[in-house]
This record gives sequence, structure tokens and C-alpha cells, in this order.
Amino acid sequence: MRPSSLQKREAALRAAERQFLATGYESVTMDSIAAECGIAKQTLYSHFGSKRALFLELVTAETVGTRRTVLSPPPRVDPHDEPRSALRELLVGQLAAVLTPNIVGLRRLVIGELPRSPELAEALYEHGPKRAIATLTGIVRELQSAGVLRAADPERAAAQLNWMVMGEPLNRAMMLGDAALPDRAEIEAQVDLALELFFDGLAPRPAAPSAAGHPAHA
Amino acid sequence: MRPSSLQKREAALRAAERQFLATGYESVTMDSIAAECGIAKQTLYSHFGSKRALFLELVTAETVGTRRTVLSPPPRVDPHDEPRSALRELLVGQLAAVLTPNIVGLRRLVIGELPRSPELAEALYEHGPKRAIATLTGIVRELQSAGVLRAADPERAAAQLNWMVMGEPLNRAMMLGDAALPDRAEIEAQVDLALELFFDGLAPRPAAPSAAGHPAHA
DNA sequence: CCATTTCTAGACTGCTCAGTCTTGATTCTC
DNA sequence: GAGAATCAAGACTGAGCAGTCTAGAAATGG
Repeated sequence: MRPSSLQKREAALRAAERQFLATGYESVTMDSIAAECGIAKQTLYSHFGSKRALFLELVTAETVGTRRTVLSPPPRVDPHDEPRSALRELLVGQLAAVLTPNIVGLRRLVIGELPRSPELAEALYEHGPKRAIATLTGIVRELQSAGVLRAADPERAAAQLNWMVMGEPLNRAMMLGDAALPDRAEIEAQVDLALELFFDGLAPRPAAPSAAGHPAHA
Repeated sequence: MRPSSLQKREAALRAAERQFLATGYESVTMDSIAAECGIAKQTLYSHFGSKRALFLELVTAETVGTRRTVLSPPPRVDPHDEPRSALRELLVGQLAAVLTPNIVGLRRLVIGELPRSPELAEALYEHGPKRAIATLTGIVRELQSAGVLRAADPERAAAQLNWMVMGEPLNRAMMLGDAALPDRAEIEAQVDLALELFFDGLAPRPAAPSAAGHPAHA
């Protein structure tokens, strides 16, 4: 194998990534990928075998690569030392990482391909929301056993926090395009207000329950 | 026009809906639609003109039709009379309506077609989440002016509530397929716990602030 | 500097599918 | 029941594209 071969492979992956994320699987042609990166179509096929194989390799690489970016340092939150600011940092990082044209495009792509490749969406779910919520669950559990929070179901509480933070901006980005992506200040405001509601809502009750009653739960 | 013509048109729409929702725009062929509903391809073209036109008519009808189902009675929540159970009913209805194979499939379809037809996704966003949050915003505002809730930014609070309820189950349904749709009991539990956190977190503060401090917000 | 391997350029094949056309059957109107 | 419109069945066209093939250029290694 020639040394330039690897560079061409990388160039092909970059071009394919850009086109797939921009317009979806079907509307990308092998000719257009080859044209964009200045490589012969035959070389594409000798590297990847087929369009589908190129796509799958690309998406799985993107999926596990993102997880490395977002969660590489498994964060520790000390309940006795500003749990809130550590959580804030974690959530801001996660939200900023998710609200990236690449990641939002990847989600769109994978959702659109769900009928053909459900395993892609499942992988993205595992490496994305599920892992994020698992991390939050661990933190909530710690905060609860330290008496800072009161969460009967830590996993559900973590999911609530996660989607209070991510739901609106992610949904907007998914459906309104990359122009709807918020800036850093908006991301931080989103996290701050969610944390406020979360900590107030799960604050341990001193003695008497709050004024509002809790009617009909069945 | 023959009287049977309208029936055939409806049958065609049903077949097209089923196939589009199941496998996406590209992988459906006009021949397969015609075959499923026992109609000649020519008849399809005389009714709808083109595949794209059929698709657009279908999706827009589905989009606005759903809104009618979900929000037909603009709900009133009396702050002095069990605001929580009225909100509960509203949210359970919304969540159950969204977590339907049809609606989840529609969201997948529209997201997959975003590069080709961004106006579809925009319409779905307007008739779906945006309208749901607008309804919730009105209620939050009422509850706030009645002194039941304390929400500095009612719209953001409504969005937080909305996504606390919808985020996890909707995301799972989008990425894990219709088998991941929750049943009624799970839907109600999801709403109940979200409401609990929401009302506790936004309960008016009596006099002294809660025990936890509020450090560094910048 | 020659032999081998790898690349490029682009022609070519085969298939799928949107959209059209033909022909003949069926149904509605009067 | 005759004439007019509509519909069914399927053949046909043309375009787009995945994947292959060929011929030759360019790099590599001895």
C-alpha cells in the first residue's frame, strides 16, 4: 500500500461525511464523493467495498468518536463541595457537544435510516442519551445519599434533568435546521434554569410539607 | 368524476401513508402503492400528479390533522380548583397522542426529509411542540398570576415541563422503534413524576429561602 | 531503469423507478 | 343501451446511479 493511500482514505471519509450529513444517504452518489475529494471511484470501492459499507463505517466511527469527546473524563461530583457548579459544567459541556451541526446531522441521518439500519440508531442511543443519563444517574444517586437531593427514582430524575436541559434546543435544532442552534450564552442559561428547577424541586423537605396539597394520584 | 373515485383516492392515501411511515420516502415506489390499494398507477397520477405531491399532501394533512386531535378543546385550568389534575389530564393526553406509531413515524419521516423539504419539518414543529408549549405557557402564566407557581420565565418553564414529560419516551421511540413505545401506565407515571418535580421546584417560597445556597451563576 | 503495484479517467452494464402511453374494459349519464 | 368519461393492466421511455471493466499514467522498490 502506498503512503498516500491513507490520506486518500481520510479525504474520502471527510467528503462522504460532509455529503451524508448534509443531504442524507440516498441523495449522495459515489461519483459525487469521488469528485469532491479528487479520487477515482474505483479507489473508493477498493477502500470501502460498497456505498453501504462506507456509510456504516462512517456513522459508527462518528458515533463512538463523539462519546469519547463528550465523556472522556468520567466526572466526579463531590456532594459537599459545590455539587451544583460541577453539574453545571458537565451539562453545559454535554449540551454544547450535542448541539453541533455534526451531531445534529448525525441524529437526523440515523433517524432517517432507521427502517434500513435500526442498529445504527440503537448504537447512537446507547452512546448518546443513554450514557449521558447513566452519568447523571450516578451523580444524582451520590447527591441523594449525601442528603443534598431527594429522588425516589434517581434514574428517572436524571432523565428529567437531561431532557429539561436538552429537549427544547435539541428538538429545535433537529426540525429547524442548523440555523436554530443556540449560542454559548443561551446554552448556559438553559442549563442554569434547569438546575434551579431541579434542585428546588428535589430539595429535601425540612419538616412540614410545602403548602400545596398533593391530590388524586390514581 | 365517478363516485368510486373518492374512495380510491382515500385508499391510495391510506396505502401511501402506511408505506411512507414504515420505510421512508425514497424506498416507496408508486408501483408498490398502486399494488397495495389495488389501483392502477395511472389513477395515482391522475389524482396526485407526482410522487412528491402525493407525499406532501399526505404529510401536511397528517400534520394539521394531528393538531386537531390533540388540542381541539383549548383547555382551561382553574388555578383555584385542582390545577394539578387538569394539567395532568392535558399532559397525559398530549403524551399519549405523540407516542403513537403514526406520529413517531411522521417525525422520523419529516426529519429524514429535512434536506429536501425543510418546510415540512417547520410545519410539524409549529403544529406540534411549539403549540404544545404555547398551551402550557398560558397555563403556567395563569398559575403564576394566581400565586400557585413562581416562574420568572413562563415560556421556558413550560418548555422544561414539556420536555421533562416528553423527552425520554419520545427520544426512545424515535431511535428504538415502535416496540419502545410505553403503555398507558408508564405514560401516567411519567407525567405524575414530572408534575411533582415541576410544582415542587416552582412552589412559591414562604419567607426564608431553602437551605441550599445559590452560588456562582456567572 | 525496469517490473510491479496502485492509481486515474471514464466508458460500460444492469437495475430501479418516475412518469407516459396504449389498449381495452367498466361505469356513469341521458 | 349508446355515447362519454373514467379506470385497469401493463408495456414503454428515459434518467439516475451502484458497481465493474479497461487502458493507461504514476508512483514504488529493487
